[in-house]
Amino acid sequence: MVTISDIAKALGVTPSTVSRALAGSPRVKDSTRKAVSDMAAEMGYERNEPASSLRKGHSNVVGIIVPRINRAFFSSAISGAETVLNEHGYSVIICQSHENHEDEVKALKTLRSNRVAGVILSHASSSITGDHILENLGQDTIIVQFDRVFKEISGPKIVNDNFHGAYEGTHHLIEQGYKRIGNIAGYKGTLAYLDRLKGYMRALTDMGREVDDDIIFYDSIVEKKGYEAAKLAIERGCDAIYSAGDFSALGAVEAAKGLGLRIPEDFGIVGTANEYFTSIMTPTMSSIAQHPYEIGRRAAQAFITSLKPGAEVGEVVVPMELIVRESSLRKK
Amino acid sequence: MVTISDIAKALGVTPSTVSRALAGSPRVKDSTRKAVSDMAAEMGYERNEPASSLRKGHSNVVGIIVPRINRAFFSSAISGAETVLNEHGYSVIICQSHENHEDEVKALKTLRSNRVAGVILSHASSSITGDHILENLGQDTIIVQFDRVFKEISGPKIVNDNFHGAYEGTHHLIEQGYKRIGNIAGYKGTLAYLDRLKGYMRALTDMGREVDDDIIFYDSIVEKKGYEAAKLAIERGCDAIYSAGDFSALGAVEAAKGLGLRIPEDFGIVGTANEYFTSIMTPTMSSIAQHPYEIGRRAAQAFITSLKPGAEVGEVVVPMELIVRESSLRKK
DNA sequence: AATCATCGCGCAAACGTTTGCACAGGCCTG
DNA sequence: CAGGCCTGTGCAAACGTTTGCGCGATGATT
Repeated sequence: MVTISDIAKALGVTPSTVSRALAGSPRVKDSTRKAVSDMAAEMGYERNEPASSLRKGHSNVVGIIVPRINRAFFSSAISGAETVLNEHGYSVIICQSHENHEDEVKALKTLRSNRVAGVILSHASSSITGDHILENLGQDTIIVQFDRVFKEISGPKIVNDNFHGAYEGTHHLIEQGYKRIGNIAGYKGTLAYLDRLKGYMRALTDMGREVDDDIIFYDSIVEKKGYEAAKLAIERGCDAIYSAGDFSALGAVEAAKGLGLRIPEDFGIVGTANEYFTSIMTPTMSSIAQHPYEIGRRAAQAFITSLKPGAEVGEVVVPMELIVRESSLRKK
Repeated sequence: MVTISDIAKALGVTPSTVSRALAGSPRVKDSTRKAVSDMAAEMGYERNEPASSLRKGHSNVVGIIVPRINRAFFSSAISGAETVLNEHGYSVIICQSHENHEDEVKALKTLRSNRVAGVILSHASSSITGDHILENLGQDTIIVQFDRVFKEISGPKIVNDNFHGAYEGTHHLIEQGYKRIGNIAGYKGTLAYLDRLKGYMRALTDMGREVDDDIIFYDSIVEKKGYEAAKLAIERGCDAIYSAGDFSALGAVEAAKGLGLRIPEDFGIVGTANEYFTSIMTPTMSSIAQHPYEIGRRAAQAFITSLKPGAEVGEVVVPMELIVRESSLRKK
């Protein structure tokens, strides 16, 4: 392995100069900088990152913590973040919390151990507060939150525009002439789901409808719960559902079909997330698309700009987009 | 940040002893080991990984390189690998090659820079040989390949049983009474696809059918190409298709539907990968399931066992599993 | 011409951990 | 009882990079 000392010897300068040259310091002559980088290339030099990290007190690595990596939303977000970070010379360490608070704490400790320059995370559903995040990271570690965020932790937050997304989805159902629109909702403790709930409610009241708590089903964003919720909703007179998730919306489709209702004629459905399957199933399902890759990109960019002292990134809201498909399109 | 020296001072011993105690060396008294670990816990010590890596010459990090992280197969594999590696005290650095040879080389360089203990990878489709892998990694770096492997690189290889998977899928179509079975195939250069092709061929010849190159469509594992391939296949008299990918199989479904054929009565289809959507679409699609999470686990385990000098892991073949659904089930 | 800022580079320490070697004391063996 | 072995710990160097400080030389300013 070739080191900066080797380069220094080959050029008759000191390691200090080589280090500065490679770092692009203005305090080294252009000609030597050129000589150094040429020689480095020739000798096939690669920086010893651990040594650099040790000396600098932090590494060129950014940690990303997500509940699960094998979910389309998170893997796409990571993909986007990784692409941007690589462009800036950073690598990424991935950790999964498995929606588990203890695992999340472990991940934070690991990342601190590795002296990461920053952490990009979307917290586990079982993490109620963000205290552990601050406790287990150095105070100079940049923290970027995305999707699931704790307001009380300062720093960049990249989120979906859940409110307007849900608003549009619900509004669309009303426009299509559906009379009584239920809601399959998520965890009450998660901000993202709360915002979707608010968007749903506001769309109703804006259009002169009443909000009826009997047809709002919390904690129901898995297929099976969506199925059950939809059956109840139909019993209670609903002719449409806005679901805060696509899987639960799929359950709702099955419930409606099972009860002999025609979609979209008798029953309308709009989901959320625009999972791949929504465009393939029969009928194809309307859904509110999020843009995970873009969210990942934004999160990484927020990290990069946070690097410069002074530059503050606040909350970035990424628009969602209603994609109308067969399941809710009654009037063509 | 508390260091081993801090612990040493607090206990009246030297850093050497603390280091050895924490490493579980047998050369330190049980009582001191206990005292050290208690004190470490009390003071909230976390090892400085960069320092450790610098001294040891390698880190507790394993690099994983995949074409794209936001594909179900790879993200699940990573998930499985990450889980196992974490249990053994390793972190993972993720790199994407974007199917691009140059990016793959960059990733290898990055990982070497970080002095990773090992690399788990599935190479980019544009990497024809594995030379760059050996060139850009230290010779003591453990290399574990999965899914897409270069035979010429020694070390563990974790692969799907592509041959038998494809064999079963094709065999099943024959059993269901389909007369002329086409094949939507992948890159000729990729071993995995080649094995699927061989499985398809062998199933035909084993059952006394002839292999007809006119109904084998290479490089067609995306939806659109699958669609086109299927149209041609139908023109050429096929009443069934085995596809080496699910997306291309989906294209085939659309092609058949578009030509007014009933599935599975007039036309049978079996895909590969068991993507989530196959169980949702109409008709549901038969597919040959792979087990990416398990493959990831095996890859990580292979890395762990390779750590012990002498222990050699060869090729691990993970079974695939035919999942029969509506698209190929003519005889009930 | 004297003073001073600037430029370009070298010196040397420091980051925290690991590990080969040395060594003191206790035990065992012959 | 002498010699040797084992146990448990300390000493000190090393890993490769970065960076504050210092210093000579060059050019600009008074």
